[in-house]
Amino acid sequence: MKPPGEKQNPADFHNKEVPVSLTAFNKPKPDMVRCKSCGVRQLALFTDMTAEDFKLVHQPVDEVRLGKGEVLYHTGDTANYIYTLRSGLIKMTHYMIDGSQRVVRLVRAGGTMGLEALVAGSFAHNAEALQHSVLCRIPVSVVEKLDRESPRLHKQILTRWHQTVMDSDYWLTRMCTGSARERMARLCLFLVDDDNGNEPACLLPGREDIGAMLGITTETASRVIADFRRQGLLTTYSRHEFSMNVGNMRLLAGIEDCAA
Amino acid sequence: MKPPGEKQNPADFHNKEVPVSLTAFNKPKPDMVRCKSCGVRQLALFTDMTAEDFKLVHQPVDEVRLGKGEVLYHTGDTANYIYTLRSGLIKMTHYMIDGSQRVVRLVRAGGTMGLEALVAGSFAHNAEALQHSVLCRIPVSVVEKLDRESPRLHKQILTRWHQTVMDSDYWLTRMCTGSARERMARLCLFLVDDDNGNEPACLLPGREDIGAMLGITTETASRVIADFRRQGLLTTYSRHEFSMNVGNMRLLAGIEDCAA
DNA sequence: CGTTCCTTTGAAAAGCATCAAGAACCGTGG
DNA sequence: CCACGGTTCTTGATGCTTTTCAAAGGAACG
Repeated sequence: MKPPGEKQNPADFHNKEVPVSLTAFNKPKPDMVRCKSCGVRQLALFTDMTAEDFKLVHQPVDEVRLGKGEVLYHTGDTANYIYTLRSGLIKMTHYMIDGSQRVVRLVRAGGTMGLEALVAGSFAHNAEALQHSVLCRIPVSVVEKLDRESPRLHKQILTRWHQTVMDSDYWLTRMCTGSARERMARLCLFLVDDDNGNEPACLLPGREDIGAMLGITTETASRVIADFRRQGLLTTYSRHEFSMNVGNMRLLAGIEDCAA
Repeated sequence: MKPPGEKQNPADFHNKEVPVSLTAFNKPKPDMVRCKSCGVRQLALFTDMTAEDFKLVHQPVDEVRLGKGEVLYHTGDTANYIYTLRSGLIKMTHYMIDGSQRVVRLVRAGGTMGLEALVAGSFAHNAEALQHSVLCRIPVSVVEKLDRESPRLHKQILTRWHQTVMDSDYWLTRMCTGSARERMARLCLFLVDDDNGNEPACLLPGREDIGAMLGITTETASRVIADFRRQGLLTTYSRHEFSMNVGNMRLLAGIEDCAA
């Protein structure tokens, strides 16, 4: 329970291609506050932390890896941790009465999950990986302590919460408004925007997931994608990989940038 | 700028029927911390405040009254205050590219608005009264001070923020999912639930507002209401007042309670 | 290599938007 | 108090969009 002085080589610590096994909570590394040398610090919860702040962390911040389709937590699960997404893509969902699920928002690299652990005993969503993801798992006790004793961190937490609300609003106004084509165009822009890189291919989720995101059926999702392809707006490399003409897609979506 | 020792008669301080003029920011009363005797304390931001806490408040918490259709603030307005709704109903909206607006959520008595004032310089929504509303206007400086110095209040603020996210999610899953009939049924239940009283009549918003809430056209909104009326699910006393059979409406909405 | 799941596609039906016109309501001013 | 004009609401007819039901094609997996 003491802060370790050791430093592990943080070389390829934040590589997008994380190899090794994918099981959830697979052997959390014993190393504690590697955040200090974390490549996504400017994105992560612990932005702006000083050396002083780090001294307050007396519990391990572990790394969690999720394979595609693996669940981070379910609604109602006891919430002892807060999560920061370092790479990958997570869908936050609610189950509906009929058993189907509705995607409430997507979390991208740099996003935070499970803030409700600070005020409630359990999680309010289901969090599931849409692709291989790497997260930081931060004990609530750590965040609470930092929240109390570091004004910087305190503000960070409020900002995170604000960001969550903004993301929610963004999701509602973009993914729940307009025709199926418009929504799909916006979703594609959102997904490509996440993929900051000149990689040609970007993740195209399963049709059922797309349906749960846009409030349409899987058939409609499939049809719209096929339409986009025929019109040359979109190219698919496999079922779950695509690239597109951003400019034309923007016209369809209604002109506005896609910065969540 | 000093905390007043005086106490005004808090008799009908939180009456649902507030008479007098309705202009926004109409003569903020000089009285400062009447929260102590506020009837909605269990609902308001300052729940659980102790006498000690109140001593920290050195700026006036004023009352704001809004008439139907009046605007509390616009997106981008400088945010120096946080608001708590004591009675009434406020719609939080985003303007879309085409000039129309989309309702992101409704705020009911006890709800909080403008929390973003704590982390951003400006408001992120448009807040407009759907009916005559009474609010408390709390300076950001007050909230910041209490946030820093009162652990209770600090937790309250986090809880408020969490509640906002939950409300957003609720709105998305209920008002943006399913057929127009289902959505309308859920909206009616939401509105009636707000009206805790055996009053026969409950506010039915303008059809354009309903459309902006449910993501449908005004014509469809009108048609669905007419349908409900014909089927005996709903009774209208005027264009903007209705009551209904809650049980049957629940069946249409999908069985679940309407506790936001 | 076959089974299973996911995706695609088709055809018909339902739902909703659009356009357009009339009716009811509101506030204003005579 | 009533008449007036403007606004909001209702209703109808039409056409597009989306869902639904059904079946076939492909990919993934053991």
